[in-house]
Amino acid sequence: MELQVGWHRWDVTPKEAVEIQRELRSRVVLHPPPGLRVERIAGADVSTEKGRDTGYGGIVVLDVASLTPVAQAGSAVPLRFPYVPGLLSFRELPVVAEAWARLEVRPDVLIFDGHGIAHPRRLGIACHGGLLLGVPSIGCAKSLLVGKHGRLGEARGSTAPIIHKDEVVGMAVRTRKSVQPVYVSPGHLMDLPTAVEWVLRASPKYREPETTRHAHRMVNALRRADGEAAELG
DNA sequence: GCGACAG
DNA sequence: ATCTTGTCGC
Repeated sequence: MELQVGWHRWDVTPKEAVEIQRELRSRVVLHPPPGLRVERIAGADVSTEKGRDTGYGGIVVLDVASLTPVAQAGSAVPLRFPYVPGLLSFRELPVVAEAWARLEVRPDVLIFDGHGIAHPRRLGIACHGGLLLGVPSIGCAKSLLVGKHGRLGEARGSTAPIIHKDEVVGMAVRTRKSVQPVYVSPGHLMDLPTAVEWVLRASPKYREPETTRHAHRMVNALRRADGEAAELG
């Protein structure tokens, strides 16, 4: 079974990007590899600067029992694609892929900042990234791109299915009492219950998973350090 | 045509 | 996402 797909061009038009998404869609596997054992879980994120065109990427790998970092890698790559809702992966994945190439410790699961199949064409950045990197992946977003969901309880752990075009594409998950939920959906080599389970396990204290929080801090540090270096000449 | 729209 | 200070609520 092919867990990883070949690489495609990144210098594409939005129309071509949509076509690539349609082709990749059928390759997404919506169940975890049999016998998946998760010892390390990672988060990926990208930070951008207002006037500039550099994307700062980072992946932080955590020990799943302690949620402590065991490895990390960063990158700084020119952004070639604008932000277009539904085409986020074409802007951010080249940056994440560079960090992934430099990463020396592979995680068993990778959590993306954005959606998986909760996407207009069922190919959000978590699906696309999981396919290209060949890793089980989860989408965990802070807001909805498509779909709706009913009300959920105030308690941590409360959930409500995200429905789009009569399909369950994800789950709104309350990771902390009385705080806005996060939106979880499978990426690649993943199913919804397992995705929800890992997001909750990675978010014992704050709204967002520790994976995302670590990656977010890392890429912001990279961006600021680069900005200061530029100021000094 | 109008509204919505991950990061 | 980024630009930005203080401020309200648990």
